[in-house]
Amino acid sequence: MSVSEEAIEVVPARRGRPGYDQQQVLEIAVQVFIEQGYDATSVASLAGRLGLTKSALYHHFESKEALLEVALEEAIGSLEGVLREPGAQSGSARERLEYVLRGAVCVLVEKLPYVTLLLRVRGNSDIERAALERRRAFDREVTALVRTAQIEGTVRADLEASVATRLLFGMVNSIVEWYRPTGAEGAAELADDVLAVALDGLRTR
Amino acid sequence: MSVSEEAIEVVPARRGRPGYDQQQVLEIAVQVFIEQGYDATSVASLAGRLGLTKSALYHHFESKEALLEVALEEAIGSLEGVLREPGAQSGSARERLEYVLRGAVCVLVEKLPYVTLLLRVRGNSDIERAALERRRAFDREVTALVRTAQIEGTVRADLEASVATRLLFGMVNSIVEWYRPTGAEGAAELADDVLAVALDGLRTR
DNA sequence: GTCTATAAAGAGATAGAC
DNA sequence: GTCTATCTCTTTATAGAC
Repeated sequence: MSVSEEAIEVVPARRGRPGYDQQQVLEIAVQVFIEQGYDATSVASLAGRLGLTKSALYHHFESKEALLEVALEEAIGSLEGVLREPGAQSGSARERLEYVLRGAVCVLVEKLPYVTLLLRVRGNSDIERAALERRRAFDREVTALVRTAQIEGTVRADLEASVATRLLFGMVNSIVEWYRPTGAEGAAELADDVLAVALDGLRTR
Repeated sequence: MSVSEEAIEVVPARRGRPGYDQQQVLEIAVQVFIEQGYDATSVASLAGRLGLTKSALYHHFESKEALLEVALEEAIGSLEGVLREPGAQSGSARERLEYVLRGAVCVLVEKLPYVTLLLRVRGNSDIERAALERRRAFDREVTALVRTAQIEGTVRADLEASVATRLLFGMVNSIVEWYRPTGAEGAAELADDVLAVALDGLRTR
């Protein structure tokens, strides 16, 4: 209890094997959630993958759902961040739209596992529903951008803005289903491909 | 045991409430699987939704996974069917590609819940893995079609065929996330929109 | 920070009555 | 074709030792 005793152990005492911090636990947990599905993943299998017991895992996180919450925040927070960047705030609506699409592709690639998890959430709990609502708000902002671009005449107006936006993000979001960071095709090239198809289509000119 | 006894009861004897057949049970089950996720759906909650007990539900289907299997077959079988239709077999590669895209959109709309379920499967069991493998085979056939269209010069060749195909189907598959059969926009108009963006892009001309 | 052990609830599935 | 009751296994989570 004396002041001198406090300094004896600076590094926390350890007995068991790995010694994870919260970030490492989160990364592996998200990976397992993606492989097996969040609901199908038991805390036991999660602990097994970490080489820990359930109890040790509960030392790092309060609950299985707390892990999900942190992971979803990482994903949706980053996407929301794109809308707040200067490039998404100035210029023509089409320039801003392009900026947001590129930004979204980059976030998808940089935070691939977190965004993958976000896109699979179906609203089974308050935490999932909150994440879904923030996704919908993001969609609404982009839809407004598409609508403005249609009015300024830079985006074709024979489609509903909401349909166009959903098709766009269908394309963007599908990236999590197949893109793997091989190094060959980076986020920038991928964003170029997405923008190429989205703006000019696949037809030869 | 006599022959005459066999004819006494033609209509099956009933006691309890609803009296479902397999197709009705399947439809509602798929709906619940989509709302809650297959893994998160318990047989008890499924039975509750049907106004039945678990035991009554087990009378209709051998297991929870048997329900999934039938539902997945409905979806992937229909998609495979598109590739076998005459329109997917003759004409230029671009014509065949357009036919397959249109057909896929129509299947998505007609079998919306079944395809939704298919697209969410992650390979947690042999049945899910078999469905995934058939999806991959479907993708490979379409990718070959895109590659042929690139060679014949009707589809731009500055994207890898596999990337183009995945972006295309990212757009098509996203339909299950937002399209609801309101009657206003039918499958044909939706397919037109998809083809418009896919072939010509969003840019004004 | 990790362990063993266990609690308490819920899962999928079955038996047998009506 | 549906019910009640039950089996067995797995689930999330906790208690307490080291």
